[in-house]
Parts: sequence; structure tokens; C-alpha cells
Amino acid sequence: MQMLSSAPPSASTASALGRLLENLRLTPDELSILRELGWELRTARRRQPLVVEGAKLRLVYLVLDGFLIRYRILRDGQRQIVNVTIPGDFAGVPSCFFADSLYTVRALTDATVAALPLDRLVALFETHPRIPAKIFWSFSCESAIYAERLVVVSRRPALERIAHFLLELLTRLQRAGLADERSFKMPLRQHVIGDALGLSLAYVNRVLRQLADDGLVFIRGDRIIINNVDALSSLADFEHGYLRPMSMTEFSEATV
Amino acid sequence: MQMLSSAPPSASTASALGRLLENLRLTPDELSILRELGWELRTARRRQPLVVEGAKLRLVYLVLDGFLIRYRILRDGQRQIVNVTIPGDFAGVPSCFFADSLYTVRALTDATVAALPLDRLVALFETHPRIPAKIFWSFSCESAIYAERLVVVSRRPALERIAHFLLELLTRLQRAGLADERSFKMPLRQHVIGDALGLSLAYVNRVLRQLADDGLVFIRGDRIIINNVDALSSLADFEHGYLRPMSMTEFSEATV
DNA sequence: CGATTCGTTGAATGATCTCAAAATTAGTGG
DNA sequence: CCACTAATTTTGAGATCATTCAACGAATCG
Repeated sequence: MQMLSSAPPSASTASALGRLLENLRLTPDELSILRELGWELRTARRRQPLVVEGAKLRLVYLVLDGFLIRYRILRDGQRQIVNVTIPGDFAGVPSCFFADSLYTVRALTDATVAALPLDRLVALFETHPRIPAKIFWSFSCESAIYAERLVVVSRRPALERIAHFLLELLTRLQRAGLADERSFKMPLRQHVIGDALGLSLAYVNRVLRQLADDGLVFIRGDRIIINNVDALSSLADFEHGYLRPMSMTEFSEATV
Repeated sequence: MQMLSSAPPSASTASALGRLLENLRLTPDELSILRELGWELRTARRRQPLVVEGAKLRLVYLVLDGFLIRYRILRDGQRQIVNVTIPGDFAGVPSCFFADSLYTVRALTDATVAALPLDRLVALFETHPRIPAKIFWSFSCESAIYAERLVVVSRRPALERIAHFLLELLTRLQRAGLADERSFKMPLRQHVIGDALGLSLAYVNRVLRQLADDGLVFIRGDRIIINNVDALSSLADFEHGYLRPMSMTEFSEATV
């Protein structure tokens, strides 16, 4: 993306681009066309909203650096976070497909995103269909993450819920090159965990304490350490399959 | 779809096709190309699985008639239904994007579906990109339904959960031409409601009784009657926006 | 009509919440 | 670097929504 060169270089930004290449399996040609589409760089300070529920959104964002959350405030004031967006993810989907945005997206940390008008992406279907095809393919795959979260929130007790959530983040961040074998850095406040999983702050606290007492998970400032990934995976019945869709390329090759 | 002519004519089948036209905004030309792709008609008896968790799936199904559910059985035997599929919906998404199917799909009633190898749909990106583009656009929009269900299941008490679920079904079925102003016909067993919303059978029963006692909802055999849609919507804080994505066509027109 | 499946209900239990308050940590202006 | 404020974590006690278990009646199906 053109203006990416003007962005301050960062490990995270590089990884976001790497992940685009990696996950979508864009060819170098495709990537360079995508770059020239006129993305606009934008930074957001911690807590700043990028998308507001009810407002019109005609952009997609690619997160280059930092973390976002997407949420809804219910009429009784409760907040439900439906998504934690990490570098390399798109944001603003699926809100941009609706007349008015369904959710609010805001920065969990200072963040850098690249914005592209959705119509430009759609227009590519006429000239270079494989590029938007791969992107929409990946949008379609995202349903699996929501479905999985639904299963976990709907059916699993708090301990497993939290364990599963942390393992999902670990796995996604590893793929983005932002986590090592068993830990990652991210400001995961207990309030955020609760709002993502439908648990009260007080209870999240108790459960985290238990996970720590059992020697499974430690949170030290912004670093989350999963001491025994296998044990936690088994506790949470965590299967990472839903985080590993085939790329469209991979699919075509496998079936030709 | 070619072989559709060989299917027994049914109000439901007609509506499924109508809905394809309606929602995806396919042009007559596009529809006729889609028809010739070699869909294969398949029927499933009540309870019969169409997709099995863990099995390889390289098809998408278009539901012509009948209802399907998509679910997972957890290790403790609980079942979580992630989706109720109605005529005009696609099934097998997003499982077909993964190496192994993430969920099981089975017929809730006797059902008729049309199956298409996914690779044929993808191949259309080369020759008639607008057709698969519109379909993948609609796949992408589906995330909104899961996100909304997540919010409801995660944060709302049982009464509102059930009310919301029934209103969603009513709305979707109305769009499919399968419901009137305030009622629809569908074998919605209490067990299914519970498994969709993460509630026990016993509690679903009690809540349905209360909804009936309050004169809001009645279930008589296979007919669900919502006596006062406005009152129930208000009770459930139901907003139908998330069920009304823009079609890709609509979007392009709005932004050109 | 015999067998499943589905619906209904009660009593006891439990996971999680709410409310309230203190302790700790991080952030900010001077 | 201090002083102060805001954000976050921690903990307790009591309340509650929803569960489990168990049993029985009603309806549906082959």
C-alpha cells in the first residue's frame, strides 16, 4: 500500500502485510495492484472509535498495528464485545455491508490502520477478480470464529470460556507473528475479557485467580503467559481448526 | 437450476428461488448462468445429516425446501445449534472453506437441497465474476447473524433470548415468503430452541409458558404465533437491521 | 396400539451475578 | 518527581437465574 512506506516501520506493520500475503495467498502481482488502490493511512489513539454504531460505513480497514475491539452497548448498559481485531485482520466487516453500522469499533491500544473505500474493492471484481475474491473468501471464513465463540459462550462454564478465549488469541497472534510459543503482549483487562465472554468482572477475576493458582495462566501487566498450552487446551477443549480456513488458492489447487 | 424442473413444484421451492433473485439481486442473465452450473438435487429425510462434522465438504447447498440445523455436539454431550437454515439460505458454509467440516448439518424436516461443487462457483470468478461476487458478499453478511446471536446469548436473560430468536425466525421467514404477518409454520421443538440458545429444556418450557400466559407467543403444533409483534420486539429489544444487509448491487448503485 | 418423542412440573442445587468496598496500579498535570 | 485522579484488580456476602434430576402426561408415529 502506497502510503505504507510513509508509515513508521514496525515489526507489527511488517507482520500485518506478511499475514495478508500468507493468509490470502496473494501473488506478488496481486499484492502490488492492491497496494495501488489508494489506501489511506489512519491512526487512532487508545479508546478512540473508528466506527460508530448506527453510522454509515463505506470503508474497510486493514489493521496494521495495534488492537481494536468491536462491540455493542445494550440498552441496559452492558457491553458485548463481538471481536478482538489484531494486526493483519480487516475491520469494519461486516458493518460496511449494511446501511448503518451494526457495531462500534474502537482502539484498544494506539493503532494504525489502512482504509479503503469498499466500492474500490468491489470494482476490482471487474478487472482483477481474483483479488477481491480472495478477500471475500476470507470474510466468509470469519463466520467460523463467531460460531465457535457462540458455542463456547453458550455452553461452557466460565473457566473453559476464558481458557478458550486466551488460546484463540494466542493462536491468532502466533500466526500474525505477535506471540511466541506460549505468551503474548496485549492489554487484556479483566473487564474486556468479561465483556467478550459475557461474564461479570468479579467472576472473571476469580476465575483468572484460579487459573493462576493452578499454574496455567499468568497475566503480568500487558503480557499474558500460558504456562502449559497443552493442559489449557485440554481443559478448554480447544481445537484450532476453526482458525485455519483453506485459502482460496489452496482450495483451488486441492480440487483441480 | 436445470434439474429444478424435475423437482416437484412447491410454494417453498419457488420462494427459495425468488429469494435468491431478491436478496442477491441477480440479473436474469446471471441467474440463467447459475442455473446451468450443474446443481445436483438431493433430498434428505427428517434427521438425516447432510454434512458431518470432521468430514470433508467441497459443496455448497442451496436449501429449496424444508429446514436444516447446523450444530456441534460437545464432549459432554451437549448440543449447540449455531444456525437454523431456511429455504433460500445456503448451507455448508463456512464448513466448505475448511479442510474438515466444523459442524454437522442435518434436516429438521424432510428437505430438498441443490448441491454445487464449490470449485465451480469459484471458477466463475474468471468468467462471470459478478455472480460469485454477489454470493460471497452474502456469505460475508452472514457473520452479522452470528454476532447478533452471540450478543443475545451472552447477555440477555432467557425470556428475551427466546423472544429474540422467534422474532428473527419470523423476520427471515417473512422475507422468504414462508410466514405471514405474525405466524409461521415450522417444527420448533423446545429442545431445539434450548440447544440454539444455550438453555435447558426445562427452562425453555417454563419461559414459553410465561410467554403464552402473557399472551405474547403461542405454539400450536408446528405453528408459532406471535400475538403481538411490537410488544415482543420491545421486550426482546429486537432490531431487524442485522437481517437486512445491502445487496452488492444496491451497494454499488448507492456509491457510484 | 406400543414406542418414541415431546411437553409439563416440582424440588433441590449451583454457577454466576450484584452490590459494596478496599487495595493496587497507572496516568496526568504541576 | 510528587500529588492527585482515574483505572484496574481483588475480595466478601447475599441474591438469583437457570440447571439438574426425576417423574409423569400428552402427543405423535409406524
